[in-house]
Amino acid sequence: MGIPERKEKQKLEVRKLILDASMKLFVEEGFANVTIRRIADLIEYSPTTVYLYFKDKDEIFSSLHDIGFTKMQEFNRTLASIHNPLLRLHKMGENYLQFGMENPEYYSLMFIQGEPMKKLSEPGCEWKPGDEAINRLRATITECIEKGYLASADPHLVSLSVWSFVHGLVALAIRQRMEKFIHEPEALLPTMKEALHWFMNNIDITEKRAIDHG
Amino acid sequence: MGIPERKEKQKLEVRKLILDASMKLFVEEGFANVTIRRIADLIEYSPTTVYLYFKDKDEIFSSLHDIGFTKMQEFNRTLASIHNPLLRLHKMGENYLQFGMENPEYYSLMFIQGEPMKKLSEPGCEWKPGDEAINRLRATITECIEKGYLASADPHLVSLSVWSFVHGLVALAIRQRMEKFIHEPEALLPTMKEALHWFMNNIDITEKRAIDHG
DNA sequence: TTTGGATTATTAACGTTGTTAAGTAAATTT
DNA sequence: AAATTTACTTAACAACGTTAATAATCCAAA
Repeated sequence: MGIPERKEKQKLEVRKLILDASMKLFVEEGFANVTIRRIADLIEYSPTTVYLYFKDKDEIFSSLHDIGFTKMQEFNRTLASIHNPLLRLHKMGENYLQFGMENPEYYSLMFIQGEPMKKLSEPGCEWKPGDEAINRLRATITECIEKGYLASADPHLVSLSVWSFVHGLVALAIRQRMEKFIHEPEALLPTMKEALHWFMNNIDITEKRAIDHG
Repeated sequence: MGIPERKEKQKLEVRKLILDASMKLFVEEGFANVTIRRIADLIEYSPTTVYLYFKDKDEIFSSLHDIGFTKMQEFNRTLASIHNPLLRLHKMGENYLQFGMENPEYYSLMFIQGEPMKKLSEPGCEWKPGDEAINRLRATITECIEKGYLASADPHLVSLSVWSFVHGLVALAIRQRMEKFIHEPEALLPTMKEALHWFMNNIDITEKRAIDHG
């Protein structure tokens, strides 16, 4: 029976149509302009049709949220090739900053947005890609500590700290809270990378680490 | 002519009434439930009356935003008495974390919320309290560097870094992105303070700084 | 090939929201 | 006391998320 499969596929195709339209609106016109009716306009369906493929608006945003994580994962696929764990950690940070600045809407959905993303705070919420990212970070930091690049400390706590640092930079930047510090928009990312550089040099306990890897 | 003055005063009183109601809704029921009509209900006026005192909803949020900054300033009034600049910096950080965790709605408005706060991105936007906070941070850091507590570096960059670090912690915490790291809600703030402690110990360049000031 | 049940899509509507226009009641000035 | 300004309300508009009822389409069996 190949017919139910084709129907399944078609269903997925319309789903994708909806997600693509949402994404487009989301990236080009911002969160507030992602509206069921505007999505429907874009895909040339009636507004209510959207509800045949998604339970509600929240489910659409959840899907975009997940897509964001896989985008970020792709962005990081070159990372495994860096053998020095401290350099790898640094590059992870730089990638994080860059991904955030290049995909502010996705970043918002993934790490900032609260109100309409109630699914996140549910207990059974696993979203593997995020877990994996956290695990990679912790593994790298554990390796840094073991090999004497970082001072002995709870890897858990250090992971949280490193993540908070880069998140703080991106979150302040894309929510326009840095304009007092950095006036020209094109100076944002470079300055953030400098801050990360400063951070890395401070937590690094190996002497004479003046190698400029950036 | 004392009459126009009294009328002015009354005008301000209704303004305050509106702000208080907004604040109440905002803190007790969250951003999404601050609605012109619910504000009007609380103060027992018609919805449209609100528009006689505020241009639009944005202007109400802007006012709450400003109030948030003065609240934070009050929260920090004991800070000047700490003479050691590094200890002062540490305490500034702890206060920041605590303020954010105790006033998540205000914190959102002040440092996270984007969409409905367009006033912020305007060019002429000064909002003195925020500027002053930044200046105090930079002054403290400059003092830390001058007195040899922190490695020589651009105070501007270090300020940005320190702020980003604590902001990252608070922003992740109040937007429920830390649940993977910290499972019990009551462990949140203590762990964040530990992270800050770790951070301070890493950027501090004075030897043997094992004094536990927290 | 036609009928009938399931699938897919639409129209109409409800209860919200922010906001504006028009109208009314009260206070102040002339 | 009449005219005018001020303070407020009622009614309404457009857009929102969402649901119920309805129409159109498709596929399998008679």
